[in-house]
Amino acid sequence: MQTINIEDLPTVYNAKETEENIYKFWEDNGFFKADAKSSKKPYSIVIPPPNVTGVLHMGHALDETLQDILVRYHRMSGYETLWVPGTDHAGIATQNVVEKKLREKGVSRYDLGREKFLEETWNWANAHKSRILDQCKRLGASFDRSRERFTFDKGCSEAVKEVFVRLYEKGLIYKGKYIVNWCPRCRSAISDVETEYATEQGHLWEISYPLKNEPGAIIVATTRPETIFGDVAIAVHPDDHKYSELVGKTVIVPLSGREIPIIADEYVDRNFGTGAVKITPAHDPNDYEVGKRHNLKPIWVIDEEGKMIACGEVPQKYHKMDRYEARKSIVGDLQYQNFLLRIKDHEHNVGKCQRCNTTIEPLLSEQWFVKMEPLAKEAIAAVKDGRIKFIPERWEKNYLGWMENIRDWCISRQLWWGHQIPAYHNKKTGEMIVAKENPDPAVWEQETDVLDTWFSSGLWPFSTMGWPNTDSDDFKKFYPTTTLVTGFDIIFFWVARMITMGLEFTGKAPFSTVYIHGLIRDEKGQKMSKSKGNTIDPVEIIDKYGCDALRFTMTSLCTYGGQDIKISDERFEYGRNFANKIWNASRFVLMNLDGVDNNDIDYSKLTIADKWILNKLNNVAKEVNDDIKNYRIGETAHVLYDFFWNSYCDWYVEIAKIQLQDSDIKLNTQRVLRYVLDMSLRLLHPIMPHITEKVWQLIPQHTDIKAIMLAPFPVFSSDLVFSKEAEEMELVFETISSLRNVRQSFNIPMSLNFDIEIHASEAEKPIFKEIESYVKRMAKVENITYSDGDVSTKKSASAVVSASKIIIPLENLIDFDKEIERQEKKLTKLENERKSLEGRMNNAKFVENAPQELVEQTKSRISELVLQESNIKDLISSLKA
RNA sequence: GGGCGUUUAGCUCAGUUGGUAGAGCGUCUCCCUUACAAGGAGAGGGUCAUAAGUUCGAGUCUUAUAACGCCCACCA
Repeated sequence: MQTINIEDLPTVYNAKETEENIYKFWEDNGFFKADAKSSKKPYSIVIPPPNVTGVLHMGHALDETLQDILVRYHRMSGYETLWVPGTDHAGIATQNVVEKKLREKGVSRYDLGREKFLEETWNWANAHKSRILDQCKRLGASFDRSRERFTFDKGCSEAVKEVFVRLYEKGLIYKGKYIVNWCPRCRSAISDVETEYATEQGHLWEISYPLKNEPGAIIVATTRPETIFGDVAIAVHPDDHKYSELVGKTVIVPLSGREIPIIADEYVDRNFGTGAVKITPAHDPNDYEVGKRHNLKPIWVIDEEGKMIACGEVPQKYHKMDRYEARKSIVGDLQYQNFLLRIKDHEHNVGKCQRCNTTIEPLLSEQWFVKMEPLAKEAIAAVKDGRIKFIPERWEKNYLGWMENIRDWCISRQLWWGHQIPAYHNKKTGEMIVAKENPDPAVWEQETDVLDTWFSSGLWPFSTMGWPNTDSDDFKKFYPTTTLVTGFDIIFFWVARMITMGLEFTGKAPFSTVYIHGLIRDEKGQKMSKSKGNTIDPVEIIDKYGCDALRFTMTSLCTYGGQDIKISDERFEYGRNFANKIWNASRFVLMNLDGVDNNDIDYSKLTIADKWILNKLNNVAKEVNDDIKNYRIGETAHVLYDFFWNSYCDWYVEIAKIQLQDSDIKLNTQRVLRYVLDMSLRLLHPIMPHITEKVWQLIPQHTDIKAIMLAPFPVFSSDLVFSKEAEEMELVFETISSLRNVRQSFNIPMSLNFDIEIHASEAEKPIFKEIESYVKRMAKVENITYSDGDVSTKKSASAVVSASKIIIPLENLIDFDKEIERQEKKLTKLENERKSLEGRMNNAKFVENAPQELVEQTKSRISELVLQESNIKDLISSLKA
């Protein structure tokens, strides 16, 4: 990179300009490309593929940021790191979007026909495929675009066919007639997990079914009167005495005149409604089971569009009527003919299509299923024996609960956009075969249904690695992947399926850790959605605050427990301000480096402050490594923020300003400044990649490393432990803070430098001497004198610091009453602390049971307090004298 | 009906082997001190939802209760 005049760097960090250039620099140099032939240990992540039609939202921003942090961390830590990007063809979602576009032109998919429609959808998908991944670039995502995949691309399609055929041959895929969740709007079956339940205010209609050939009737309660023409029986509980006489008799279905039996079945709850249920096997899953038990033939009365079927069982006037219209009409007719006895308000759960929120119609139809139970066994074992670990752990329970009660997975969809099921029907005989390819298109035609989009997503960790070719370099090097990062909302949809499929087809868990983060919500805690209008566009946030600001803020809000994250626009000021702080601290260092291009610190010349900051940095490096390894990413952000701002900027940089004046230690101070900045940038790089790279490139470098993103990540070093000095520096902080407090308390202007007199304890005296220059400059002290004699505080303010006393003679500026009050307040505080500690020490059980270390610590703290208290008392009595 | 999560400073939230509470924002005071006003310095602010229990010691562990939220479950 070209040399820049430091003085020309703006005082406000320009995120936008920096980020574009830096990302281009990385990409142009191919730094994101993984090498499958490398001898380094692998670390791999596959992206949860965003919907191809999707636009980047905050959820992606968080998900991608966390992945990028892990990827960048491991890359810097010496792993051969691969992050596979890609998109999902998102069957229903994409088809919906394209259909909507067509509808605006007044065209339906049926007008176009399957082939044309697919062409149209492919065009749409291709046009939008790169959009969302391009947006991920704005997030700084360091994924390997040369390995970009699509769940509907050739390789994934091959994997899908292979898996389907093998499962079929193993008897784990079957086709049959079952009640499924049917979306009348999508005109397709959907799976159980794609059905969401919502509580709705409905009615319970009590309908009278007259007995055949005798007076009397049985009263049935139903929430769905429109299915009345599909009734095949009335069921009561076998032990229900109220109805025992009626079992076996025949009743007449109102409005239709059809005769149906009264049967007894334990499914019926005697206490609900009237205790008698109408049985409609074609349109209710429970009724279907009852019907099967009693050999009752289902009658279809609602079609796949949710309209009444024009069949013989349904009276003509209702034919093709929408289900809700039919409900109204039928209720009216029942009432008119005196069959309707009562209407009660009734709250119940109604299934909704996850994609379009249309009320689900349970419908008996022929579909393809995956038999899950045999697959679930290993998927349960893999989590139980620790081959796969969930973070946070509690999601394991959630996953296991679902797996242990697994139900077969309806995988066929009556859509056009998706992997067409590799089954072929003989045009003449109707015979069906399952095969990867059509043996003879003249004879066989392919099944029209396509597969659930999650079927192909479930293969993602290995289909992206070249499977079924298990000899491919990527598969050998990078499968199984290391970590999966995603939200809890798709554990069942996606994570569970990847685990079952991965284990079944590769014999290995597809990843060893599932890192589950919270969901992004708006400031009120509501889910963000377009319809609510409460979304925040990450691209807008990036434009306004910068990508690193977005990443840092979001990261800092991640908790170990994976709580949901509430955000609002203003919260990103936090990250922006921090980025600006980094920028300006870096400017200061750069301005004072005089071209020093290395970190060759002379250990013999280190000052107490140098040792303190190096010691602290070392501890931070240790903690950051531990935190990232343990997925405590929010903690990482906090630790680094605190270190960089509160230790490096607020104290060390200020002290360095003093040390830079001293020609003896100037060079060494420059090296320490440079070293700590360099390492801080590396530690921050996974979270804030752009600014750290930018600044790192500006630092004079004597190294072969081309970028900070390729520089070794700092680790703990035993050479940099300086516990004694770290402890001693506390005296600096305490002294300066106390003096500043005095200054503030008595409104002493900053322009006035005052003198101080230190009554130092024997042990602390040399330390005070060593830190004199710091105190002078940072607390604005003119002269420091030492005194061993009696304290005379008359007309002075004072401070008790550690075991020593500091006198500030400022007779004209001090309000003595106020000073006494100030000291007494502090005294009370110390006394309270001491009393509470003494209470503990007086408790024999404490001394007996508490760790020895703590007891010792308590003891020494008490004597410290005793000394400080006596020092303060001296000061007070002297003031009062 | 089960399961899970949350309840800590005015606001938003941290706080994992139990050792006596922290941050950011906001508030008050002072300061444009030659990296930074997106800044610096100082201050104030909490019986950690409630109750009981275990313990020398509980925000942290146990049990119960309340409120809010989420997930799962076939009650017509």
